[in-house]
Amino acid sequence: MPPRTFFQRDPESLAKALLGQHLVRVIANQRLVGRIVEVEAYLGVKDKAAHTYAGRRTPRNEAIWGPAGHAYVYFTYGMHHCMNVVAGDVDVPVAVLIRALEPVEGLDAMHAHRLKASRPIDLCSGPAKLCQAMSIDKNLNGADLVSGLSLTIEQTRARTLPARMIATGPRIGVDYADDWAQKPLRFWVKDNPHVSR
DNA sequence: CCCGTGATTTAT
DNA sequence: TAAATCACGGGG
Repeated sequence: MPPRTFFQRDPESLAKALLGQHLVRVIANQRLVGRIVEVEAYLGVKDKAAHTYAGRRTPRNEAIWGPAGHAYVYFTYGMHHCMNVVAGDVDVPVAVLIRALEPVEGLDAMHAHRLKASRPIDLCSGPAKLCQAMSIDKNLNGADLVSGLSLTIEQTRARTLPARMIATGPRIGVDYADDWAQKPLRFWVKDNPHVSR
């Protein structure tokens, strides 16, 4: 498990560092594990696509303003949850959205959580899909990924992915954000079939 | 392409 | 209080 200092950096750097690491969810002594293959960086008060744009601080997004290495889980569209990893320093509201995982452990349980998905490739290939597969909801909003037990990050043996294996492009679903919509703040593992869309 | 779905935010 | 919005997913 990485120390808190791993998370305490700018969100673009953390986004790339999270690729290849494992997101681990423990439920009733069972491990659900996914390799992080797609992420997006959200750059805080200046970022028109971010929930904290222009210094917005509300009950929902409070976790982003806190210390790095915690989860920010929010509910949207009346039915979906999405999970972020908080980056940066306290009072600097930056974070990384987890957009896709490659299932590694606990595939049966993930399937049970996602009845609509038939193939492994449909289990975690989207930010709300992976939350459903790993049973991540608002109960885990604010959870500490460094010291916690039920939701953590584990560093894989490879540690950091070489830059040549990382692809970059615009973030998804932020068309409302004008000039910020096109900035290359989405990162994924090149040629990995488990990324979204 | 379109629409479900309701918490959360923002405007009156 | 009321209206608008939405870092999505599934089905044509």
